[in-house]
Amino acid sequence: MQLQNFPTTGAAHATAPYSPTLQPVRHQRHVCESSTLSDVMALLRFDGRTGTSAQGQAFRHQRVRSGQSVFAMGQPFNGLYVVRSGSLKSVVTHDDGNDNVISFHMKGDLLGCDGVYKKHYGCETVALTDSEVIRLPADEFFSPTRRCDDMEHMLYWAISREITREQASYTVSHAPRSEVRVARFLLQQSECFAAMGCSPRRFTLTMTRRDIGNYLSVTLETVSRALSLLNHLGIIEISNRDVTLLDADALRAYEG
Amino acid sequence: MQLQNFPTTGAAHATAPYSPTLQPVRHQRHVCESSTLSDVMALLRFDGRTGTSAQGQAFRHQRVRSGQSVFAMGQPFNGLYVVRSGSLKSVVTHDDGNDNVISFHMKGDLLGCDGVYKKHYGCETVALTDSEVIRLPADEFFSPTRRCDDMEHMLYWAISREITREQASYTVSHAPRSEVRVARFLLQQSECFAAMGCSPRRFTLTMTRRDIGNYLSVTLETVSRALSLLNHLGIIEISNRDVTLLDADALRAYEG
DNA sequence: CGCCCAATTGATAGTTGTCAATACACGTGG
DNA sequence: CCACGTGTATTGACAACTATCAATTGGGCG
Repeated sequence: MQLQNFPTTGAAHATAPYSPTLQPVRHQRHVCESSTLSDVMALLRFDGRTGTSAQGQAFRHQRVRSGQSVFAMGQPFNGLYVVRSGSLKSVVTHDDGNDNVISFHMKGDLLGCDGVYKKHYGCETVALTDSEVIRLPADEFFSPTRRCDDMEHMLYWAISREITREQASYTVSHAPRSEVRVARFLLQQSECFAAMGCSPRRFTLTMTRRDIGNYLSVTLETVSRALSLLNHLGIIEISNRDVTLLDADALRAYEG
Repeated sequence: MQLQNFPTTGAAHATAPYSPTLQPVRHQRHVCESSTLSDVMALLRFDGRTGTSAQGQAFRHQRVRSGQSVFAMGQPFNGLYVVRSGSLKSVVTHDDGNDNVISFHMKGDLLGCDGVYKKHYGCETVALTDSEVIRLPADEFFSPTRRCDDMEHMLYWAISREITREQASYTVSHAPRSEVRVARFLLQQSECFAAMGCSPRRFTLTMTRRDIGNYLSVTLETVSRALSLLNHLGIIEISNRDVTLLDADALRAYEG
């Protein structure tokens, strides 16, 4: 459906701020910085020893504007991506037109893990805010001639981490009551911000109520009501997308 | 909660009355057969070329009786497991005592993928029927001295496949209506059986209504009602755990 | 400033969960 | 071999929750 790089049909970002239809990319400035393998390891929070091979290699950064996608569903697999900054969501679209938000991503997350298997991306990952990602080219770690280096261990580890995350998400989106789902979602977000070095107590949601609802498998109205309720209970304070967790323990203990 | 190795404590099997024999597990004695890397590749349906290294290696088979677990949640990671026969479920247990069935497994599936990340298994995998698994020891593919062989590519690929599966499961368990979830669950099971070379039209469910409901995030009564409805509609025929898909297309098209 | 979409809130209908009773299947023990 | 017990599965009635429809407010961006 659309591409992630380069020059474009100029039309750009105007039409639908929150739509599933993705926009072409606005012309990006060619100031692409780059990272070394060590940088990437640090970003992923991988604590393995620094490798000897592929050490001098530079991975270019790539900007993705809000609403743009890093890769589209079904697109040929061309590598994994590490989030350097910003916020994104992964969406699976079905034959019938419905779609599911399966995860949200932040700094340090690995994108495109499902592409390794079928050589095509199984979902579309869209930026919720202007973001920066680092591509780890597929041929770097799938070339038959490539050396056996630390990048490989790192990717094993990171892919496994993504599985762990999906399992954690399962808990969130399968809570019996909608308010509990929303409560756990907020805690999940809080932890993500904490892992990024931001405040786990005060943060700004990057996604719409609709996205949250889609992710939690409830309607956007239900999300709104749940947030209002938690607000009235004094457990959180919420204004639009700005959240303050007034009582994180109460939020954790909340079971309806 | 349970052990993964036999010589069993004799009792073991007693608690699981329903053991629809998926496949004829003839009484195996304590001879543990073993598989080569090529065998494992074939089991996983990995179509890569056969490697040169680690080729002579033998992976021992391991029996798991119905109700026993292959590994427990939180247990130190000691390798990945490939299902050779039988049927299993993976369960995450929470602090509050609640648990979630996050997936069902059959022949050719890879177990324990979430253990790579934290060096501990993130879930417990329990046999629903007497099963056989093959352990791929952790040190085989994480040893710093190990050669870069095909096993590595295979595991990448297989772990990625598990992620794809989890995403597919998302679709199933997040359908808006319960009957649609059940319908999709049956189709999912059908495909699993087909992939195993069994009939996709007639098969026997290996799990309880409670397990299905837990997996789909609905109550067991709702599962039962949904199955009864599909039965009355003439789309399926179900008696206890024996299912016949009378009209698979109608099942696919079913949206309530 | 004005438009478009996001978000909140209310009223109502529909689906699902809960509680309960019964029938059924399987393994055990007489 | 059959009766029995335990846990599974089905079905009903009712309460509770959530989706839907609708109207309004508020925020962001051109």
